[in-house]
Amino acid sequence: MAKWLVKTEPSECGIEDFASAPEKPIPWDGVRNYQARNFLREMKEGDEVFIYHSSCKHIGIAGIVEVVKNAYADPTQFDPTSDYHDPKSAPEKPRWDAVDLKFVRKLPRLIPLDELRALPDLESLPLVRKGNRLSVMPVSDPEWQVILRQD
DNA sequence: GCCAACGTTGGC
DNA sequence: GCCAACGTTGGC
Repeated sequence: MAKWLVKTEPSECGIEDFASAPEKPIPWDGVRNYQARNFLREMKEGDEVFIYHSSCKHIGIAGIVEVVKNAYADPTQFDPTSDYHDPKSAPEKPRWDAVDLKFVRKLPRLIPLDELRALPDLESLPLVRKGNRLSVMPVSDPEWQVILRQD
């Protein structure tokens, strides 16, 4: 079972949005970066995903969700009223995908970015690298364990 | 609000 | 195919 991490602004959709309706899957849509999209396509039902809060007061890993629906064409790309509308994407050949994610648990405390940066075993994780903008990334099993050890 | 780092676009 | 210009991300 692969493991992942996704970035999100908690004001848009954070761990509290999952926790407030724990049985309700939330579509992870609006990803408009090819590398991130390719990772979405590799996600499989049952995979676990860290939720990372960015661009906010308390930056860091806040909780865990799981994949409950494999990648499918992101409907927002065809919706002219959506912020994520992509007029260049053709319905017969969708450019962007989404997955559905569901609540697993909140971490007992948020693990802040500076703590993650201090862990030598995470040096290769794109998240902690300066200037990295990838919003969906794989987390290896050893990295996952190192992170959980901090919670 | 600032600004460095990055991905994408488009002219050539 | 190169690369400058541009818009966006995201920590501070």
